[in-house]
Amino acid sequence: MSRKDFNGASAGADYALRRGQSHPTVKCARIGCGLQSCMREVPFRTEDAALLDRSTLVRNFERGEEIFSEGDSSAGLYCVRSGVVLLTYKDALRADKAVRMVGPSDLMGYRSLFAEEPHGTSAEALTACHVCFFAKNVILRLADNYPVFSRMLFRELARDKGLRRARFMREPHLPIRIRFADFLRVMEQRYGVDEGDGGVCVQLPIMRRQIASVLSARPESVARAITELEREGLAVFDGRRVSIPDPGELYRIVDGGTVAADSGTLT
Amino acid sequence: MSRKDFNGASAGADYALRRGQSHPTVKCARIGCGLQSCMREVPFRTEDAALLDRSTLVRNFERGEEIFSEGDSSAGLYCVRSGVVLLTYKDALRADKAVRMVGPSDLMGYRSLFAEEPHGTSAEALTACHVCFFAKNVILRLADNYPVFSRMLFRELARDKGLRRARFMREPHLPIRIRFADFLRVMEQRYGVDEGDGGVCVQLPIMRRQIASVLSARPESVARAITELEREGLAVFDGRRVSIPDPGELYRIVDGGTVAADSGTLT
DNA sequence: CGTACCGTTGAGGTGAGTCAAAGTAAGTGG
DNA sequence: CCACTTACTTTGACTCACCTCAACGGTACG
Repeated sequence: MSRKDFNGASAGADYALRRGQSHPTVKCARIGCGLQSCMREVPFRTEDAALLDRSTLVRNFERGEEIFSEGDSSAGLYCVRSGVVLLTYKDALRADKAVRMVGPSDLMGYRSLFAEEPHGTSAEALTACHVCFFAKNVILRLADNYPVFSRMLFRELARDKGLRRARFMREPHLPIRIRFADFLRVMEQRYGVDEGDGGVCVQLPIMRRQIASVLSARPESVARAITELEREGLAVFDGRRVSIPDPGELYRIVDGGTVAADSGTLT
Repeated sequence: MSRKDFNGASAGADYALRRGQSHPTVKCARIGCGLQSCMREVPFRTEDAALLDRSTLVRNFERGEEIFSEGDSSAGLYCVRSGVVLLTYKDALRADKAVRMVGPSDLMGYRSLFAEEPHGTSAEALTACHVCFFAKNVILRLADNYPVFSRMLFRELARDKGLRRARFMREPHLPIRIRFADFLRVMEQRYGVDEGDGGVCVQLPIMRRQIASVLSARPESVARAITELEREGLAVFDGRRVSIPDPGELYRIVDGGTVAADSGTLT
């Protein structure tokens, strides 16, 4: 896996901070991503908005490229514009353990940034993707100067809109069936297309091995889960293309256990 | 499990905020816990320090009592002064899943506070404990008014000094042996007493069932791990009292896998 | 002395990992 | 266009760590 750094961004931001330049008419065009909605509500002074815009970088990464690496010191805040990024760390057995999937408009790298500690995870591009980068000193400066921005930023982080909330990441002890079904649900919410007849079609952005990695499982186990779901008629797989005739029924696998264990089997 | 609320604190803080009272000479005596070191470095105005002090509550909880519950809205920030608290949530099968152990000077309840969302976990006292409470509006107000405080607070949260970093919580897929050994290491760091001969003695604050809960395992499995460690002479158990003759050797179980998997077996 | 809970041990079942091999898709060069 | 390579996916057989169920010993407490 090759590597591209965002060093230019940091240097540029330092420069801008030192100069104290002011660009009255610049709009934060490049700052899309998850921060966008925040930004709009924050009454940035013109020069700060310009600074933010000027010190922001966008880079492209190929599949397999590393965006940052476990142990690196934090250079700033990352935001995925398109594609899928996987955050992993090396566990006690030196195996890659998935922590979180990051998709369009999700942030990453913030823990390290605010903890002032090295990255605890590596970020690998699971697909080709665009990544937006905000230099550390700029983000921290704005957070200090705009309590509203600070509050919004941390609210977003605490809520963690990303794919992390998914059960398949939080509960590796659940059977693979459930974790995989939950994975499909998350994928469908982000990439699903209605088929009109109540069914949904999803083009999975990643391949089996990566799905396995995300589920903390083996590719073979994923394959078995797939054949099982197909045998039950809950989904039809054609490569990375998944057709789900009745999403509700499929997702009942995920929530169904809850109801069944709580109040007996419901039909 | 019974329940005590901190409602008094919120109300008191509201009152203090409305009145805008000023107590020039009051020191933040009650604000110990993990925030203490932060507080000292923050140049609070006297009235704000007094407000913080006045709106802070300390409560005692018995073993098994619930401090807050999954689904409750956030009332503020909690800090454990003594004892052990376990944060859990109901997983898809309605089983309690441990998220984090919270010990003396650790914070809890902050995610919910900053996300402005209901608590995602329940906090149960594993032992009798003292818990310190800071009302929501006070914390948020101070965070807005003192960027330094805000930054420090979030740095602490991001670093999460608590017991969460432990492998036994983060890596439930590792063998119970390793998770339990890591658990012992964490317990020893916090509760261990040197025995002079290089050995360490730990009085575990919690019982087997709770250990199992923390490890995402069954009490029987914990018992088996214990007998195994005793058979190998790595530790001697007498109820909740553990004697570890050579900590280094025990903890090699935790890190040993790393080395072995990386560069072959070392002797 | 019985009840209740905790902790330990044994027997048996099972989900998922491992290993091995065959099937499939996608490029590559002649 | 076809052989060939390469990587990805699926299936089967086997193994194993942990869970489940059940029984038993120890201790506290009424």
